[in-house]
Amino acid sequence: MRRLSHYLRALEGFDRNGGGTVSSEELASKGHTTAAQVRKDLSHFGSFGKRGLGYGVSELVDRLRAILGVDRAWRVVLVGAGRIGSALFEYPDFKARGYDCVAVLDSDPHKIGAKWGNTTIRDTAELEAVVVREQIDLVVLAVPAVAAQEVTDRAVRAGIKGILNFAPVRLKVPAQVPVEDVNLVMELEALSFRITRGGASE
Amino acid sequence: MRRLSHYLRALEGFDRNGGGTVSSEELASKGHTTAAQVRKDLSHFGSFGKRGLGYGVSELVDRLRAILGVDRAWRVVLVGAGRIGSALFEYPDFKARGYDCVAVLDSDPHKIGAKWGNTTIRDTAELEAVVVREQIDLVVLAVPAVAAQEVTDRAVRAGIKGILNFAPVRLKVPAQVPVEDVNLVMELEALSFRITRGGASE
DNA sequence: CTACATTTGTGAAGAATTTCACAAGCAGCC
DNA sequence: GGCTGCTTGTGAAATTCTTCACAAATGTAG
Repeated sequence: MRRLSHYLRALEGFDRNGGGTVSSEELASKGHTTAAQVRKDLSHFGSFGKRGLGYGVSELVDRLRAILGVDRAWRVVLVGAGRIGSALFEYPDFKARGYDCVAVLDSDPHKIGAKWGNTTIRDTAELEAVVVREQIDLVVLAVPAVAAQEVTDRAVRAGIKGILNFAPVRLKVPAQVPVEDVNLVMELEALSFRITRGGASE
Repeated sequence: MRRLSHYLRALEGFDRNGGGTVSSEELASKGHTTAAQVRKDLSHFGSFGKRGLGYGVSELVDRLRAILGVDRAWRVVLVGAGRIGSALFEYPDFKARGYDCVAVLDSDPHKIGAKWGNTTIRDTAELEAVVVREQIDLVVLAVPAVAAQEVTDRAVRAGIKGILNFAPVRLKVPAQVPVEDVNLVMELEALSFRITRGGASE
């Protein structure tokens, strides 16, 4: 459920403002749904929250963190040191959420050896070694479409746990390895689609 | 429907390989769905495709382009010339799909006046003027979260048609103005969520 | 201790989406 | 023309997701 992330984001706003508890109503007005939806979503994972009061903010934050798996550190390797890779590497919320980009790889000889902060860009050929030695959990794929499947196959064989894919291709992976796709062009197309039909339906 | 974009992407692969027609079966195997789904989706927009044969590739491409609104040029202004903005500006598929980034704005005096290719970065203060004078359709928002709502309000007042938002906030907009959100942290959370529960359900 | 004002958790109704199943249409071949 | 082999378009069934409505729980005030 993608909405859980939204709840977590909204809760952090509340937390800073000192409040001790939130009602499902308040959470819904932020977020983008109804109170009933919020309750259904949360109840699906157990039943915290006190009747008559609402949910304890800090308790709920902890629960959501655990559910989303943000209560631990994830070790990430970035493959592809192009523009997108660079932007991701610098993304501040990245590390703040426990996603640690411990290595950067690229296959361009001009880039290998360069340093980003104090991380040295290494050869993509070292992928398997890096995954194993650095105990990598996640791969962020920011390579051209043609290279994406090959890197994926190798990462999967090396025992990666999940992939965030920026290449505009549908990756073939075994069912145990989750993939999340980010496709900027598709977002723009969704936008122009909604503009051309009068679709005011977000 | 987000799947239409996938069909279009898949079709372009077929087109190059010379084939004259595709069946819903073939489209489904690429893409990520079933043949029945493909047919339902397409029939919703009219009934092209010949029984017994399948869909004419080039005809279907044209139809999908029209439905998604990619058969025209969209004039885009990029607000926020940071890492993400830079990555988007350079993104090659961008222009290839008819999304023309005709202006770049930023509020940092150090960046204003700099040139990216032959586009000069201008002051965000000029937003309204740029939107009107350059006949902008879409805003790509790549500014920090705190600035996002203000830029949005001004863009909306200036008559923008849609927003692609990279800031991690829920923008408030009138119902006629569609917004698409891209939130990298949420994608990573979705990934770790699916890893921690055995959720092999893409 | 009892009445009251809240707000959760949840079964049941309702809506939307996906899958199934099959009649109808088209091309090729005899 | 009349089969035959495919493939679309689509009503109906099945499934999933959302909303509704209300009993059960909890703190408060009298």
